[in-house]
Amino acid sequence: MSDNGLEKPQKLYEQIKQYLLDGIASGQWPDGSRIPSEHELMEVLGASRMTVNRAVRELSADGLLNRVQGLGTFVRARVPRSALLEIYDISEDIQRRGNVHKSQVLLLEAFRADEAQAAAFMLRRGVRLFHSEIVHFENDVPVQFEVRFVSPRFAPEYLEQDFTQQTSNRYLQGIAPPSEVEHIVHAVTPDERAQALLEIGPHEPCLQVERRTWTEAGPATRSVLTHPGRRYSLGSRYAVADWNAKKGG
Amino acid sequence: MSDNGLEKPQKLYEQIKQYLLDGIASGQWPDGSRIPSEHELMEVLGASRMTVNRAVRELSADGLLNRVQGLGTFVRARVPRSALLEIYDISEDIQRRGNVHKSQVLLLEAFRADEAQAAAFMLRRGVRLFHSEIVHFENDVPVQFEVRFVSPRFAPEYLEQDFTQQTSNRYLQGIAPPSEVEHIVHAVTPDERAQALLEIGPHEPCLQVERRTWTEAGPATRSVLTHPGRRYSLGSRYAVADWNAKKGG
DNA sequence: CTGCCCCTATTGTATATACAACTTAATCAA
DNA sequence: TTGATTAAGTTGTATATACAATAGGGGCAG
Repeated sequence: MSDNGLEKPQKLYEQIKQYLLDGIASGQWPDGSRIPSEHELMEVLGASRMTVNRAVRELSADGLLNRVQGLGTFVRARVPRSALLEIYDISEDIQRRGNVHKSQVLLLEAFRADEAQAAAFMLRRGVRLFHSEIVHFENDVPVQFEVRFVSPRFAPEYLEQDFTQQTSNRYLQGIAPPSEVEHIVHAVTPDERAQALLEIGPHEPCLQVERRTWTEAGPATRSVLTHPGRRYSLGSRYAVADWNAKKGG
Repeated sequence: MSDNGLEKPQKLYEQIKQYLLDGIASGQWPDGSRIPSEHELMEVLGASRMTVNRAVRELSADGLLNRVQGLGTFVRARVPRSALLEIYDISEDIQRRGNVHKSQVLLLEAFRADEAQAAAFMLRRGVRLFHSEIVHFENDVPVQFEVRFVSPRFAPEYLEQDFTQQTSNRYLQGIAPPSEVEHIVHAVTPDERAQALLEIGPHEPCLQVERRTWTEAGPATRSVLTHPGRRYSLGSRYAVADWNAKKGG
């Protein structure tokens, strides 16, 4: 390739990734802005389109860029804080393991919020909220009991969805990705109803993830995801060097 | 491409990924075994090598396959789950909350590894490993039982440290930051000894974090951190950058 | 003004090819 | 026997090319 502002790593596609990361870190391409097209990068950097494509595609898979066919590639940098959990989708997890995902919708309704529930959404008592309860199965074994509260302002058509076809998580992500996410992980023994739904014994410990999301317009969703301890665990494995690169260092 | 056992998704590389996932799920390629080479897959599936390469590379990036240049592609035994956790230090957590941290070192020894323990470090049976057991207190209430195994190659002076002054976590981080980290979070009910140490009842659920770290030189540490469910939880909250990238966003 | 079509830019996928880098096994020479 | 070299097989990277799919703007007809 021709002489440019690329140096450090040997591999060209890594150099291009670094070039883009630098451009994002330096503020040359602010959050939400468009970066040059593959064609432009190709000419500027003197690499082939396939090589540029690989670099951009990998950064996109890592969640740093957002690509829209026919439009362009946009900066998507999120800022992770302290201990963190990505938003994980149970059906994606299951499919990634090559297993079959099914879900059973127990409840899908609107109701009037009491004091505590309204407060969690920063709304007045008596406001209308949506409420769903879904059990997720991996190869016909229950692995998650999902209780979710959703603000109608955020997802007005929540009640019309068929969540056996598309997970509620996916649907909500499709409406608009949240601007802020909170996760809290507990170990609990759930109540008898949840025990029956998850087909577990009375003393079996469960992982309970409470997830709350916000958009600019305010609180959007609040979910409690309960997993049987013996059948499910949360985990991660990552290379630290990669992670530092994502942070922009 | 020619007619084969591939169907569902439209995209060829997705079909190939599914083909490989099916083969892994069915046991055709057990954990650790070698899958066909790119060249073989190319002929069997009738796709080009670049397309096969993309499929295998993406599965490799997802952690399902392990590729070794010059050797082949292997099924990765451990299936990583979703989500991320940074390396958190219990004493930092406690101090951040303005509370007092104390720790009690129950055990600090070297021992000869049995089959299973050696395997976890990818070493031979009978190799010398370090072992420590420490209970951490927040305002004199036990909040974590820490069991740790450390490779002497990584921290040769581990046994000489005073872990009531500096947490073992901090000490290990100081030697050399790991190049790779794995976290797995379970919900469990610990054994009687751990129950006594943590001063909890027989059925109280606990959060158990298994953390493994690697350096370039190989496996470095393996830790099991057990927290009483009612006294501790893992959490995170972070902002996600706006990705309404279209136009003036 | 409105709706439709078409053109362009951009990303998405697929292929053929080439050479580099690495691993293992086989071969050959001392 | 030992050591070095070679050869074959496999993954890693890079390129050139082609066509498909999508989004948006501009122009044209009504």
